[in-house]
Amino acid sequence: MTTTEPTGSAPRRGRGRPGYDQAAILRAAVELFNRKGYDATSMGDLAKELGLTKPAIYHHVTSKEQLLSQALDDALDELTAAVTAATGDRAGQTAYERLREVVRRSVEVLVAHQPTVTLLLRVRGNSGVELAALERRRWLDDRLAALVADAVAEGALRDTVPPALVSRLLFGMVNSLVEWYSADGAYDPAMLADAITVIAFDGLAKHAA
Amino acid sequence: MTTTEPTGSAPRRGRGRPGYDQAAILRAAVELFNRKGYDATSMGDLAKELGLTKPAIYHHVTSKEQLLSQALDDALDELTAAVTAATGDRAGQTAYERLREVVRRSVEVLVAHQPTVTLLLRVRGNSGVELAALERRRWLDDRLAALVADAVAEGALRDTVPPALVSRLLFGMVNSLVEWYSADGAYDPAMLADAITVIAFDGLAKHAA
DNA sequence: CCTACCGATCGGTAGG
DNA sequence: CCTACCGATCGGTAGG
Repeated sequence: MTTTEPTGSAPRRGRGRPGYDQAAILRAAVELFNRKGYDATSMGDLAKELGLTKPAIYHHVTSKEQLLSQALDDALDELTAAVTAATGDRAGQTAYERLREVVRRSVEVLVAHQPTVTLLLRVRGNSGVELAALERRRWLDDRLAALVADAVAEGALRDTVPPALVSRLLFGMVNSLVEWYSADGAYDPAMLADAITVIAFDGLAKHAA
Repeated sequence: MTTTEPTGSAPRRGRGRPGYDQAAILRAAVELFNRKGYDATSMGDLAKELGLTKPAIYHHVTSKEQLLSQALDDALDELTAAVTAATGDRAGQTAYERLREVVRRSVEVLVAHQPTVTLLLRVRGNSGVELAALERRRWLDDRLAALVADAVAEGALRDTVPPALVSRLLFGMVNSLVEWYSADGAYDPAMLADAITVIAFDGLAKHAA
């Protein structure tokens, strides 16, 4: 960012060229990919959305798949940072504490990077780019499953449900955020993380104290 | 079904025509739609998968969208039956009991109709068929949210988390099943429903008794 | 005339 | 950043 251009996704009003940069085109592309699906979105759709012609898009971007790749990298980089930050061996922290922290950090990433994470969670493996993203996702899932298994072994979590199943259901709940969360909604990230950890770890039911 | 044909999706071996029926083609189509995405699946892909030519498909099916429509109807009919069966006014049942039952029934439907429910959960609203399916889904979500609100009002569920949020997270966890469940896996439906209700209602953490 | 298909190609549109 | 296009493939249908 060396220019004084506005960083918002909307073109400047009035005279002159809209002046999109690569980041603004990527944001618009991700929004369309999520709304219509990647395959159902044509580069013509993207051009119309931006008020450009199709060839004009290719002035900023080399391919449709490059847009997908950059979006998936954004999500994966953020999620990897969240997981490694929370799962690193930190003196005096139990696996249970680290698990609660990785849930909280994951929620924060889902909220802050909702568009790209949404796209990531819908990847089917239809291309090399998608298969590479799925591989990075699997690495994250394995880390999370290992952390849950540690927390069970530690005696912090109930052992009546298989750890692998717990991990899938817990992060299934976390990931479901992307289906309905919108930044302009009433929920703030800290409150969401609290709600999820309360439901998952303490349960919904009021128990006779 | 008035013939003695096998009802499996595989064509007969040996001489003669494969003899697919509409149901077998639908099953194969749904499997492909889930594996590659609806838009990324061509009728040529489906034909290849079945060992037929593309025109042969159209002998049994009027359009690609009809296949989608029938698959979504299957999922929606089953989910509607599960929700109405569990939410109907039944003497002596609390909202909390009905909520636990609708979770259990939903899990059973997800497991028994995993392919069509998976497809339903990925619909984006790209066509009239998809918009109609989203409307039926919204009706179901509203019923579930109302049931959660009733259970909170009843005093059975903790009121520190907004009911609308509880509903989304609870069924977000339930729905996440479709992402990884496979019928040949180690989990049986009753065990899955138990695991989900235990996690959601009683919590993962071992509390000091 | 039926069911169950095939080889070839239609009019349009995709990404580039 | 536009006009003018390409190789290919899309969903769907013709005659036999």
